[in-house]
Amino acid sequence: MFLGTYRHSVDAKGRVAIPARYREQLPSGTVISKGAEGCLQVYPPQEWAQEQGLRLGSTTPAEERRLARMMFGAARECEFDAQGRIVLSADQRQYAGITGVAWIVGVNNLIEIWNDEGWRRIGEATPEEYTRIQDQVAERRRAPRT
Amino acid sequence: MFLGTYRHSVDAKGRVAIPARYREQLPSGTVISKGAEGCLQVYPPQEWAQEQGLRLGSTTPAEERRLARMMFGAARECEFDAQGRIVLSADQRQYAGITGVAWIVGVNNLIEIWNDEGWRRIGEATPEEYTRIQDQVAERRRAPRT
DNA sequence: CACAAAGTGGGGAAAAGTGGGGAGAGTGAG
DNA sequence: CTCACTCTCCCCACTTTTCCCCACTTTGTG
Repeated sequence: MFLGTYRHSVDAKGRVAIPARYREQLPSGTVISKGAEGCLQVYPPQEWAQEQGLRLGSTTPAEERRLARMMFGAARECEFDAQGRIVLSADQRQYAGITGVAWIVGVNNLIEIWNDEGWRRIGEATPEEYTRIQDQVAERRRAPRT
Repeated sequence: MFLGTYRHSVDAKGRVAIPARYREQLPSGTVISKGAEGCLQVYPPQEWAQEQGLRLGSTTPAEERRLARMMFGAARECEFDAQGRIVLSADQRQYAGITGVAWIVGVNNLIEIWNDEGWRRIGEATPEEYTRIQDQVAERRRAPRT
């Protein structure tokens, strides 16, 4: 399970350190790909395999081919250097708008990498939002089938 | 079951001692996360798992992604040192406005951590207020469906 | 009062993160 | 074919943070 948010710097060569806590849980075969809302996503091997499986639910063969091209084309295998960093390709950095710093976020079974502004806008939450979420959850607990 | 309020100090390294009575009830896999009204919440493993399950009631995939990012990104696994303390990350301390002292409050199935002022607002109820609360509860007992 | 348990504080070793130099492979131009 | 250039890796050095350990104080209990 990946938990927590870390702010790491991205150097001129596009290298970014993956938090040691996460690295321990990432065997070889880990894949980094493009994700929703303009982030990058790091999949451990079994999660990546599962993601591939879901692609098969596509409605038409053409749709499935298109999905396959996008998913595999955008992906790269993660390679760690001796300091525990991975290199984000120029393409990936451009997609995610990452320049100097990156937010590395554990999202249960995968890891997301965000640029400064994107994380502030989409991922980060204020106390008010947490309050609202907990209200929703409590409502749902009181009336499970609504 | 967690009962009672404790006032503990938070040192320069962000460490805070969890009351021994609570610690005994917190197995490994315990999680600390951000909660409503600006407090921090400590979930025993089974409570955390339940909280996760409720996330699935989201209306849209985008909404679910956002919830997952906020919930998992804000959380960290609790790690106790030999003195029974946990470290609150700088991020968590900032969220909860915790500097020198913290109030540690047992709330039935989870534990909340408050800053000085936040807890004073909530916990320092006057006898009049408790009277009002008990009146409310009693009313509801007489007329359960209102 | 004495002893045990709980909480508090700090020093120092180890780990994690950051930045840059330079060798080697690949690419393109002359 | 050769040379210059770029890009990728590997290696080293430095800084910062984390965490482990020890010691002291306070609180509670017999």
